[in-house]
Amino acid sequence: MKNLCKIFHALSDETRLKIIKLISTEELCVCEIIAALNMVQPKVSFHLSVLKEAKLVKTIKKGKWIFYRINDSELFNRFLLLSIVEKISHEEIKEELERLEKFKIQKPFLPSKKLEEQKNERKV
Amino acid sequence: MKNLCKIFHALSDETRLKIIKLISTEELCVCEIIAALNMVQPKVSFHLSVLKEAKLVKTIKKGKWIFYRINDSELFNRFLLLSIVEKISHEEIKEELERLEKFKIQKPFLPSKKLEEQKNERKV
DNA sequence: CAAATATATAAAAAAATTTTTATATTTATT
DNA sequence: AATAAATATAAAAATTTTTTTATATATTTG
Repeated sequence: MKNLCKIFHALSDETRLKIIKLISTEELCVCEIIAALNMVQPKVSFHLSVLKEAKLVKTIKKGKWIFYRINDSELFNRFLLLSIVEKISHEEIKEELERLEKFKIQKPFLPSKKLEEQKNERKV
Repeated sequence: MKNLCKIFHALSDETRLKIIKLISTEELCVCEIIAALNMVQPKVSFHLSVLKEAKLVKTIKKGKWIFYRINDSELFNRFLLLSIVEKISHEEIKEELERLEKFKIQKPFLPSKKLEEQKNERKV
């Protein structure tokens, strides 16, 4: 029951639901999430840690970046995450997506690499 | 999104999950839930109100009693509630069920009526 | 290798939720 | 009609969660 509460608690916050929606189509690193949400870094890190504690997301380290992606290894969580993504309209994260795109253009990723290489890498 | 948060928040608490499990097989009135949980009345009323606000339960008034039952009129909530009931083991609410049975025996319901009538009425 | 970048974490402050205590309302019983 | 029972609600106190501010760590870049 404790575990179930933890999952629901992780999902009971708008910022965290937005993060889930944002990473539902592509993994994002913390600095991208920060840019999308337009929040201070420790605040975003806190919310990410809540999601991770609940095992709703997982991380992949690439150099100095840490990428967050949906963890749908458990059937129940998978259903929850899918439902959430379906229930949150594009409209509700419109501003976040705009800021994200702006950030991606202004600050192309893994700067040492060519843009095409980056794109491939991030599709994993 | 607000509404979704509200639902998840309502589900992010052990007492409230226990209430859901308790009323999953039969509607119960507040005094029965109080007895089962062994908590003070305003505390139970508070948790019930959180569940009701989230539209996860509904109430039916019968005389001076108010019965709480699962509200599964919405497909998503229905799924959530079913999952919860399935995920919480009988063991986890063993004590609550024992206290509930004790209460039912010690304090037979709708005291003005015969026991058989009561049983029928409560099966609705 | 020093400086910069990305992220995490700890501590303090702020905000929100839950619990307790007290009181009110409605219905039923004597 | 007065009392008792069932429930709700309001206010205060306690607790938990979130946010902020400051600092630490790891990695990379110049």
